[in-house]
Amino acid sequence: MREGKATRKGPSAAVDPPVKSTGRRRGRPWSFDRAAALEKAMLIFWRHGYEATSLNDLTSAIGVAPPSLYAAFGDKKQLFLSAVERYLEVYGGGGAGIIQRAPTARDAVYELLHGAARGFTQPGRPRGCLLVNGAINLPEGADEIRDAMVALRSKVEKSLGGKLRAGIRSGELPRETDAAALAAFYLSVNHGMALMAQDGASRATLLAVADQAMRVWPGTRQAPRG
Amino acid sequence: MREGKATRKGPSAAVDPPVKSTGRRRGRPWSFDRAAALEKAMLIFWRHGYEATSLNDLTSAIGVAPPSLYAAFGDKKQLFLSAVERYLEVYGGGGAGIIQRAPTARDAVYELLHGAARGFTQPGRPRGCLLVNGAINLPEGADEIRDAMVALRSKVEKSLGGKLRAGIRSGELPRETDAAALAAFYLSVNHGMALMAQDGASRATLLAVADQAMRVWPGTRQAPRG
DNA sequence: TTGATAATTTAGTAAACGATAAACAATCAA
DNA sequence: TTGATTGTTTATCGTTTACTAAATTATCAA
Repeated sequence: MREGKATRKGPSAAVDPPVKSTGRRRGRPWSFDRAAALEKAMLIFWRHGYEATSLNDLTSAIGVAPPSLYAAFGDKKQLFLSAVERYLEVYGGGGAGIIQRAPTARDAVYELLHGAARGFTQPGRPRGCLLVNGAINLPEGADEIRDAMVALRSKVEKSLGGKLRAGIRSGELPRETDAAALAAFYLSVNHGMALMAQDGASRATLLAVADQAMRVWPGTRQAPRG
Repeated sequence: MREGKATRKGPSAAVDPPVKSTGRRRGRPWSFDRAAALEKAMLIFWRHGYEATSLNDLTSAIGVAPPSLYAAFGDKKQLFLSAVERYLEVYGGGGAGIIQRAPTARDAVYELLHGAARGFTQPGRPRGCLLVNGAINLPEGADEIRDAMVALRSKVEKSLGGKLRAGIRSGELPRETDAAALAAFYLSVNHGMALMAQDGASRATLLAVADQAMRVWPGTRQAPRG
């Protein structure tokens, strides 16, 4: 429970990324690749979480002084939210994208869980999920971040619920299926897998968890052995 | 990533709680109820997590000055671990206790999940689980805490796995049941429920999640509707 | 009453935190 | 070349962090 002042200053502040209108960008050019810097910041946040990541961790990993970081990304909160955006674009296939692209509701759930099992245990990457592990215990003043994360997580749940309801309408799922309960269940499994991954669970274990979860799918034959 | 010095000093340091031998306690008596203080500290840790809880939060909530807290409980890490102990005694019925007391393996799983759904959404208490939500994003120097938490969580998994294997031996579960996968699955659901609770999921939602998870139980009739 | 013991009060400590002021350097438009 | 613009460098800022030294106070044993 600390957090600094959070006053935003005058000039350009967190930059309008693409240059508007014609003509080249004015003033001194960036000395570093902003996309690469954001990638690095994202990885650090992913590994340590918002609160446990210090500005010093970020600036020294990126190789840049604090004022440059602030000019490029705004304060720590804004940087984190930008990092989350990038995470969703690059790694967060588990989000709404996969779900909506899946041909059937069952495929959506299957891809979500198995993609999570793989993504949460990718060698050379932080374990777990930035959306889940990155912002659990937030400092007092970080309500915007909490709200944003809750919103993003519930967006996945809603997207999944919508896909399930579509499956009900299409006849893929029985009419009496409780889509909300099923969506909440699969999201719980997804979140739990992220924590297990952080605790060191192997990819094989997480895939087994995903397989077990698939047996909840209505109509699944219930012979033992997962 | 901060954390102070963590040198332990000479005199009594974190106290041997019950007085040894005969005779009364010597020296000035405590000005506060240690058990009540620990309860308060535990609730704060539960609500905000280890890192996001400051010593000032603790001392001002308990109504005591830092040196008294240090004399009574040691440093922040020791206090947190003591708080976890207390949590497990008082609220952590979801732990190994419930599992081993349950008459059947299925009862163990059922009680674990439904107890979690209730316990994670108890009015007037922090949401979620101290073991899950309280120590996700830890600062750099808190390896002892991380290790302790990982050990405690895996203890539940092992206990559950043992109960499932006992169920296999007793004939309650088919011989081909993958006890490890099933235990990992149910633990994932438990952890996921803790996160969903922190995100605001209702007790009804969590109970529905628990019910869905029970359908994974080998031999469960698979009609739809959770 | 005296000495030993141990907790409390008061007032700090050094270090780390997020964030910034001011001077400087590099680019563009004119 | 000049002025405007904008990023970088350097050196902090004020706050909060976990933690503690020193003096004081309250109890027990003798």
